[in-house]
Amino acid sequence: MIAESYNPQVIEAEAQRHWDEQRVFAAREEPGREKYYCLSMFPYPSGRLHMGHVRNYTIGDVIARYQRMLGRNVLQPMGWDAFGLPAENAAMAGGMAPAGWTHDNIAYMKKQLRMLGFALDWDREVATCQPEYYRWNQWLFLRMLEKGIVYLKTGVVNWDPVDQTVLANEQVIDGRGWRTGAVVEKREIPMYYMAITRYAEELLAELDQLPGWPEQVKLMQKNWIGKSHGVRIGFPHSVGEGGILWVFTTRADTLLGATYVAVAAEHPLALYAAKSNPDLAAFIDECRHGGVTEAELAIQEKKGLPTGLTVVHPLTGEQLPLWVANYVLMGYGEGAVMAVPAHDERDFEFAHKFDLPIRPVIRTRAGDDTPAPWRDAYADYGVCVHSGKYDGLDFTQAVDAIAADLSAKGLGEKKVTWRLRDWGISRQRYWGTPIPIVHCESCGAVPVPDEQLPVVLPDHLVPDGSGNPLNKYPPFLDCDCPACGRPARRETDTMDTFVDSSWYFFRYCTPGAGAMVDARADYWMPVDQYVGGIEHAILHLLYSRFWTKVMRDLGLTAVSEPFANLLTQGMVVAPTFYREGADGRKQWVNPADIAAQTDDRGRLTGATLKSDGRPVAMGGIEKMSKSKNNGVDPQALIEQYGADTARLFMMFAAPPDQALEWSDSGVAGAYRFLRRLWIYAAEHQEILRAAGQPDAAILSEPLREVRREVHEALRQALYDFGRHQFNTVVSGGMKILNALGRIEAGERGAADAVRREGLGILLRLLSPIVPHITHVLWRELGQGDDVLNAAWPVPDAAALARNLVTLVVQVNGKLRGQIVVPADAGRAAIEQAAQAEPNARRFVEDRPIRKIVIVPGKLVNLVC
RNA sequence: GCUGGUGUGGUGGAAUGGUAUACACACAGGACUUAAAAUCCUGCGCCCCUGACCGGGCUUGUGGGUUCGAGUCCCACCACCAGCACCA
Repeated sequence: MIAESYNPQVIEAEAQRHWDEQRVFAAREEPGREKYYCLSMFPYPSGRLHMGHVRNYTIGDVIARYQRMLGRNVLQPMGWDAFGLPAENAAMAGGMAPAGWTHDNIAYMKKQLRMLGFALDWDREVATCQPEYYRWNQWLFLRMLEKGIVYLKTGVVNWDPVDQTVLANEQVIDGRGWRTGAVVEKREIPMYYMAITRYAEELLAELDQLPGWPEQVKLMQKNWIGKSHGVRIGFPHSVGEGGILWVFTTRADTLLGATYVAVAAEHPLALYAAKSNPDLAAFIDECRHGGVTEAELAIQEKKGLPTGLTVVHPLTGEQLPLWVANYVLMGYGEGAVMAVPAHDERDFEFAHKFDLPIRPVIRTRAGDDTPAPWRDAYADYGVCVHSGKYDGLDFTQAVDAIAADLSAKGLGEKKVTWRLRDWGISRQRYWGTPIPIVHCESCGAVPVPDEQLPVVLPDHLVPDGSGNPLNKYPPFLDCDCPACGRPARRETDTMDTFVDSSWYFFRYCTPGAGAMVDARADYWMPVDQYVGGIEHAILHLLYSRFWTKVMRDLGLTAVSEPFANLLTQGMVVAPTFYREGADGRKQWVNPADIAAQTDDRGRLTGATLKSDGRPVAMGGIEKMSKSKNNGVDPQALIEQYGADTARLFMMFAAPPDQALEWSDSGVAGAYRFLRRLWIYAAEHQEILRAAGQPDAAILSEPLREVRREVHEALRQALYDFGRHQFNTVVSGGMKILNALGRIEAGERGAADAVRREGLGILLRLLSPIVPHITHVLWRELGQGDDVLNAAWPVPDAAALARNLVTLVVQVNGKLRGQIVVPADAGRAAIEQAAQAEPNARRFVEDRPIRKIVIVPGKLVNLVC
């Protein structure tokens, strides 16, 4: 019996109880049966789900349920990316240990995930802060150390001189520490690195083996890896005992246009020159202040100072001045560049600022002169000019000739370089995986033996903002050297949390395994569909690909690439509203507390605060965030409308890969549709239970048309499901209900058969998106036992067939009329009918028709 | 700054090179109601013509190009968004 009114709280609890009791989503390995591993990026347990989570997991769930209905053996797991900085920040703010805070958050968010009805196998849950998980981080770290893939080297970090602590980039605001306001300094400390660059060639090449990844993401990874072919060029100098300053360039063809050479502030030659030059020493010191991010370095004002030293041009023998410039990065190439102001924008700017010579040597679109201001065309490839024996050569010829001449002198060779840098994984933080190393005065850095793993993190410490609390905790710190047995000190750095997320998808396959992975992973891996935010397009995905290749080379897996298909979902955005306080600061107001004002055509004219009715200013539409107070809490949404409405709105409001704009009225619209569906089913329940199959031969013309619309919407929706465009699947479902609603209310017999068939199609089509309401209606209408096990609907060719088709008539591509012809009309008949169409004739006038284009079933274009 | 993306009615969006604006939301008018809410029905890109039809012109950020035909493909430009290696 279907209740008269739609009550989501009741039916959702009922459906969820059924799924839990029957354990329908517990996945089992079934060799020989086609598997489907559907994975969403696991959440950081920040406290409550946000709309981005709801969107991410709904997309994943719709795909998982769709694949299940197609007959695949589906695995959809969930877990927690449980280490990280926010837990330490919460600890400092509230005095609660990160572990307790994290576990409370997990418990609450897990409850929320259950309320949303996701088809998850909770038996495989993983939390990365559990020793039984992170011990394998440590274990693989040690294997990598043995193979030389992990190594120790110094790296640059943000140093807060007041708190005496290392800061994350996020904790540096405008070059200052977030808590102290002190100007941050760059500091070099020893860190462990993973040699991802050893895999650079493979990481680049295998992008071509990933047809299921968005082109955009592959392109971003390709550019990030940044393979470039160039020439390493030596500039001899007489500093100290003399030597060669090496630079790397991709534009060796412009070598004759080099007018100075610049090195990074940390370059040995800069440091040498600074010894006898106080101004230069001061400049180098100045370069140490501020943050370390690439964006920050790239937008800073170009500054530089001459060293007073010169280097020798390797081909002409000319003396070139040597400068120190803040736009040269020590970490890329050789930490030094040859400057060709005529053909490089940054060199051009620098040369103009410091009055250095500019010497054009390439004939480009802009000619072979380079007057200010800069034009992008100056950087074009072209033929060499003003370059002596190289004049007239094109780019490739010039590079070959110059590289050969340099090589003969021992001052250069062709070289491949990468933008990709090795992955520094040491973090000077508490809440992460301990790095399994012991420092011994006599033995040095000693790896912890496997039998002593895991190195367990004490989980009751509370950080205070001044460095890592592990450094003040002797029970962790003090240990015996595994090599000599004498007292030693444990490493207190922990691992980057990207390590945790680089292989969690393997662990889901093998819950409880006594090794890192076991044979069960061979059945499930690779992940068939990975779903997550576009913000992870580079780092997380690249690290996971690298880690998988390392596991492969250690014989732990046969797969090379972890994710066969990737869907990067867009952000959830909402309008922002604010009032300016007396101090000029913006007070952001939550959209839930706002009433919109519109004119009589529905255009937005302003907004007021509900509580006082007075106007507020409108900011832009931005990603939901705490700082702009424009987040909408999913919990309130679920409680007011139910999970199905939340899921339906999320799927309907935008395609998965685009930004989704929050809309209260859109949510209300989604709810209205579900209520309409429920009421339709309730009102027709006896009829629908009793009706038979429609007989195409005896349907009236209007009923035939309704049935045609139903099957046409189904045909389109199946195509859209396949390409993961769920917003149009939903719209297809709405079209089906609209079509059924057009059948005359009192009409019985054949009409009931059309109703039953249409609703049966609609329930199955929407069941991956709104699983609760479809579960209950499917069962109550006697369509079958469990909609999860129902056969996926297929359109009926007979229902789609028409006798007559309407064709559009165009004249020279412009729409001028319509004709109706039999579906099987031949070319001649269509041409004749089109030319007879009165309005089309009017536009053809008496010109001769040169060509007639016919697109079957669509249009006729008369070209004259 | 570098790299990647996006731009279509009042709004979210649809359109597999072939009728641009499907499906919704908002808005307006009507029905029901003592009234309101809810619900149902109708209309709804902009401009011109018309008493009303019939009809015409324009329109997918801007400017060019390819094509019988371009929102879709190509080139240039503008605006906005994301990532930039210690947020996750």
